[in-house]
Amino acid sequence: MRQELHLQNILLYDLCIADYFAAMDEIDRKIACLLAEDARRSLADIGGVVDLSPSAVNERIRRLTASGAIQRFTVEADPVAFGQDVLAFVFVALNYEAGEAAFKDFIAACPNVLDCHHVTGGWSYLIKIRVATLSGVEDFLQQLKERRFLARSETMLALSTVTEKPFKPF
Amino acid sequence: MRQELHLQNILLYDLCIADYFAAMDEIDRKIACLLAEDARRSLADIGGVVDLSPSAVNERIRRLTASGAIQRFTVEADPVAFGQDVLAFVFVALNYEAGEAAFKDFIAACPNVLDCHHVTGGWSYLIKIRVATLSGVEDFLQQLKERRFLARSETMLALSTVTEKPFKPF
DNA sequence: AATTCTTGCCGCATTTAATGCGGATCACAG
DNA sequence: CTGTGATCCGCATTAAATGCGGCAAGAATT
Repeated sequence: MRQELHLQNILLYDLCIADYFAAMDEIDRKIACLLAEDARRSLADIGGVVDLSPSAVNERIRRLTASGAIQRFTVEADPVAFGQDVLAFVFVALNYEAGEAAFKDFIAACPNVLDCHHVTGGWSYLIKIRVATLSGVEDFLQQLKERRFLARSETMLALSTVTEKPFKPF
Repeated sequence: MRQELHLQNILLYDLCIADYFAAMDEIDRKIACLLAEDARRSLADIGGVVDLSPSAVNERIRRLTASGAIQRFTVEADPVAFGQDVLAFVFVALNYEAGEAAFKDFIAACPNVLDCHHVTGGWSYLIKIRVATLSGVEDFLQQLKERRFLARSETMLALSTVTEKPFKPF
């Protein structure tokens, strides 16, 4: 029983957490992989690959989704086709007086921001943005300035892209 | 006739190209948006939002996919659930003797590489990788070194993530 | 101004896929 | 050895996607 072990001993509790994730076996991994390649494959089709019935596959997908391992079904879109031609990376040294929480809220709400990570090194945050034109980059920086988030910043433009893909299980 | 215009005049030809992309109207944009949020929505459901019949919606999705504006149907997966806990950015100054094409091939084939862009500034490429552990970062750098791709490099680890999402039309 | 032609849409019929559920099997704990 | 839980299968049901004929609006042609 998980709960008993938990009450007994924190180490065993940790094992149970690990076990919770380990509930995902090779088959789940394979299913997630197949869905990442093409989320429209039928359950029967997937079942043919992993040697399970459609219902069993369905149940596994349900579990993967419920546990958050699969976060959502979506489409990959071409930024250029949607008029977002410019890709840039902005390094930010935060002006902490303006409030780190406010900064995070702003970033999280900004549709142009694709990535924002707290990073090691001389900068506090690394931000990846997609905008329609170069002036979109300027607008973005201007917004950061207006809100007093910037102590210092540096911007790199992406000239071309070798590869750009969301995380996929493999 | 497009072809006649093309033969007449290069400017008109350009207009035709623009027209090709402009074939995507606000409804297509909205549909792509809805699919990005949840690719499993039914055609009827989407049709309800954009005020079209399921068949019309289906036809539009088919066109969006065929034109490449929608690149594929996929799932967003949680890297941590799949054991890829470490996110890092590697800046590379390329040793051009080793061959830029070989570098690109290597990068494109490497499953750990999520992003790789040619960028402005002091570095040639910015690479985003996901690996299971810190030693995975070392392994990656080691591989670049072995192949003589590195003139110089610098690595930033992501300590935490404010937001991380693939491009979505909006 | 009249007439093709094209394009996009609707709505229904058909086909395909997903879902829900009862019963069988297996692993494991008591 | 027996009970318990989890997972699976297979079928019946429900829901969704697909395919196609016909219609209507707008553009191009004459």
